[in-house]
Amino acid sequence: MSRTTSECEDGMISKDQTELPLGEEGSYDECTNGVVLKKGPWTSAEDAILIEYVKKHGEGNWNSVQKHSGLLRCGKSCRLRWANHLRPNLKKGAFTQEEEQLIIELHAKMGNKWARMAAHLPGRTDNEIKNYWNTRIKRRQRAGLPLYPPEVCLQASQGSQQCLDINGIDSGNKGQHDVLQTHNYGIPDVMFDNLKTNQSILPYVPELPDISASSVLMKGLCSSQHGSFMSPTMHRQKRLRETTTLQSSFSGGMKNDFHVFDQFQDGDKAAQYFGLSFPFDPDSVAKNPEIFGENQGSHTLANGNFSASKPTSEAVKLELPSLQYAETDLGGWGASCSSSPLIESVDTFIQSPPTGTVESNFPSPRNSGLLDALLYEARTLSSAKNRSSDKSSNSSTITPGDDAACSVLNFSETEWEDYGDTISPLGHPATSLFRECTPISASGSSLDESPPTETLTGMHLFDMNPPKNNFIFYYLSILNFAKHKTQAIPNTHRRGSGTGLYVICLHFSFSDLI
DNA sequence: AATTAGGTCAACCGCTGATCG
DNA sequence: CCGATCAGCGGTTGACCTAAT
Repeated sequence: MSRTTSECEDGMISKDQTELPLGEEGSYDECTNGVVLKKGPWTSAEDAILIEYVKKHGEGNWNSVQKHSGLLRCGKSCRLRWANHLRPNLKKGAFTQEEEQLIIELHAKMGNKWARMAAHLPGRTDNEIKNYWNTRIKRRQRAGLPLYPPEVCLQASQGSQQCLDINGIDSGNKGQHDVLQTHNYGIPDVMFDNLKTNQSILPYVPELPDISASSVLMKGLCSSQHGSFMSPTMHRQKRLRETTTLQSSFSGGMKNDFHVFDQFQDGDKAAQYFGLSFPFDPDSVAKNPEIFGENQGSHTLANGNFSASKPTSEAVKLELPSLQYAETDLGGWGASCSSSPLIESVDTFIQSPPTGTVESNFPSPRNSGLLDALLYEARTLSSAKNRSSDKSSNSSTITPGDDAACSVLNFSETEWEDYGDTISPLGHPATSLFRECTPISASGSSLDESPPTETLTGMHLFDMNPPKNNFIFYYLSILNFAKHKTQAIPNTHRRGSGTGLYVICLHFSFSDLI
């Protein structure tokens, strides 16, 4: 670990140290060759030494800086200092409006590829851009504003479609996914923080997964193009590794990032958590109204805390994802965003799913944001897949075979195939899971206070074995929160939005993810 | 005036890919 | 082919500053 300066002054730093005009600040680390390297803020003297070194030797060979100049900094630190502060032609000061605009556009295209973005902004460093973006994210999220102006959303949507047209595995496409992943669109992490906050209800669930549930969800969403459940920014090896982990988790491990599933190995407990009992107990809704939002509007999310207080649109406003504020003053670009925010978009699709074979001639996404684009992609993808499925003739129902919804949350088939596993890790063909489900009374569903009966029928979820339940519960929990959000949004036509989300979620869990 | 919260920024850390011996 | 080393990237942290209370 690092030592304090005082420790170094006690003779623990190298002899050269005393000859260097280093400041008194900073800590020191002993590196492998016994030389104690300084950490912390750079002094002007150190800067001068580094500048001098680069003048003489040029950039690179950062690890030799210490040898040649006596500068007690590690190579990494030198490189960073040079790149971010000392190299010539660096722009200082606040970003100009043009730069800000460019950053937004670039981020919409690239996602968190700060270095690549920096290449488009002469004189700016990746660190600067990253810091700017992160603070901007915080600011806008706090204000409930959209991160992207509508035109950028549209561009991203179109770019996404173009990528789709070319089988979309390119950097731009990845960037698109980064965007999706990073911002989670309508379902901010705070919702899941709130879920954590509610753990007190759940004595046997000491901890929700470390992973952001929304990010998992969005990873699934992203997969609509990538065909991967993993983060699009993830390197191949990492993805493979994590896929393996995931697979093994499904196989019964459910360790590490999926603690929650461990907790739910006991189906009864899981059901209790979600206000359900085994077998299904409608009373459970009353027992845990908080969890299911049964008392509509009783779930005000205020200041990141789940509250049973009367909902106020203001409070929700602070928490809701930007794209859900279609009818609120979004300020600036947000004002012109579509009136079809996330939930609405999903609703529309859920409520009126394409009957018969899903065709690819869905209306293109318009200004309704990137999620609409995703939905559009999902439909298009599903059309491409063109799996024949016995869709319900009921237009209000998405049946398990409805790949349009599934495609939105498409798990990596190829990755499973890489493992030679065309059967789900649970040992079931993906679609068979749903076929196992037998309808239950709609009134028996506590998952929505007034679910369209035809929508939640067929969800004999809780007779399935625990590993399957785990996923269901997990995502139902996610989407319950999404639903609460929707409920709290003034002028939002719910139209069973929560329910619709459930369906997508369930498809994600079984039909595609597995 | 003291405290607190939020914002900004610099720097560090861990990881990955490329390169080299 | 393999391990070591290096450069670079993205995420995170902590110090500092400022405004609000």
